[in-house]
Amino acid sequence: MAKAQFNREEIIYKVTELFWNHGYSGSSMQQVVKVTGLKPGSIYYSFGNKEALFKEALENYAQKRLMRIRRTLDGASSVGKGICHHLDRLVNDAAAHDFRSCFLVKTQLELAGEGNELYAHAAAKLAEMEALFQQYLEREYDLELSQSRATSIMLHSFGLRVYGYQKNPEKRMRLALRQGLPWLPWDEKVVESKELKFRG
Amino acid sequence: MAKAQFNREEIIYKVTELFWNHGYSGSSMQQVVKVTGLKPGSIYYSFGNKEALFKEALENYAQKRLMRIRRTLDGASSVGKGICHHLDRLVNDAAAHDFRSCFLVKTQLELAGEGNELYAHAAAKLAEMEALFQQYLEREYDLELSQSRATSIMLHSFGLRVYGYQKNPEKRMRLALRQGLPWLPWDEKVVESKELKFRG
DNA sequence: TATTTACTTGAATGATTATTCAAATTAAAA
DNA sequence: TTTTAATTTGAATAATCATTCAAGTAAATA
Repeated sequence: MAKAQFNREEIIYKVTELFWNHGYSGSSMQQVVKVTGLKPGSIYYSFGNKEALFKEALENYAQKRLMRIRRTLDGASSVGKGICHHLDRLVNDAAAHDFRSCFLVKTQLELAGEGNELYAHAAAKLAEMEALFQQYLEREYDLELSQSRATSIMLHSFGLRVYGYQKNPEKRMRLALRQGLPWLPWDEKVVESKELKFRG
Repeated sequence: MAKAQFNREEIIYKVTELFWNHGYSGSSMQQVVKVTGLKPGSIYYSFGNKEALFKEALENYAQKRLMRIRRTLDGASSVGKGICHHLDRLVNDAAAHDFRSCFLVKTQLELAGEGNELYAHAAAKLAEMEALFQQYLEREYDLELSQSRATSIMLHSFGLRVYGYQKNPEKRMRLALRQGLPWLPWDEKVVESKELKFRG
């Protein structure tokens, strides 16, 4: 018996890029063939069909995201600092020229209307994210406050994942985050440090 | 010469429903034929092609949204009250069982990666919305504060347009809005009034 | 009423879609 | 080395895609 000629992780990475960029309906299996270099038969033999392939990519993405958040919050000197660091990364994503929102968010919006089960999957992963934030916040605040603040973080995160498509959104996003999440330990003076970038 | 047998507004309404629910790639011209009752030839004669048809639907939607916000803000006893009313409507949308986010937001996320000009159009309309909020806020606050608060409102609005896909999001959304936008004149006690619904 | 132009019709076009499968190839197991 | 099973190949399938167009119909104008 032969074993798989390809590296599954590598294939899933390429497929994730495709689906994340172009969405489920916007990506064709012929594009999958192109970006992976695999033949149609191999793809179907190893991954089942388009939906199953998408699901594996989405699951892989979600797991990596959740792990990264956990790592960030664990590595920070306080929960608040960790959350700031996380949100800062979202702002940097959104400020990049090749911004493409979040794979989970995009999937939810695209597939919720189709009754596609992939939507519920994406929604569940995002709910896990909120639960994670709440869990960490409960180390410093009571249950009620942790809950509303976790939701507030999600609202802001989702906001950034959409607002990033605006023109030059970075400065405005940073100011609005400080407006809406004033209880977080931001460091001072966003505006100046931003303008420095253009001088030096 | 004959004149159009159909009501253009009515057709655009039906087409908007289709595109809003299933997206650009997720909707086919055959579905357009089905929901409108028009024949392919008529559609192409009157609207050009799929992209032009989508654009007209999107433009119509955006205009109605902007008008509604203006009306709400003009009709309110204060800018703050008007914004609360607007956000309340977004929460109600998000709490409905047939929630489908916002047509502009969905279009942006779907088409930004394709280099499709429809994306820029959607983004521009959302920028107009932010400018509108800022303009009204400037009646009560200075420029800087109006700017950051307008962005904060957009961040929360976008957040609601995504968070609505979560399970039973209403109560959490209302609490998080009060968390993140504490400067707005909310009326007290969301929690109780929500629970009342389930008893009566 | 006759003519002209605006619009409708719907079958047809060729491209693209997801998926299949018999045959060939590979490498582990015997 | 031979056998066996896992994997690859790539052309083929049938469905669906956006779009076209010659022919037909309707109504405004002359």
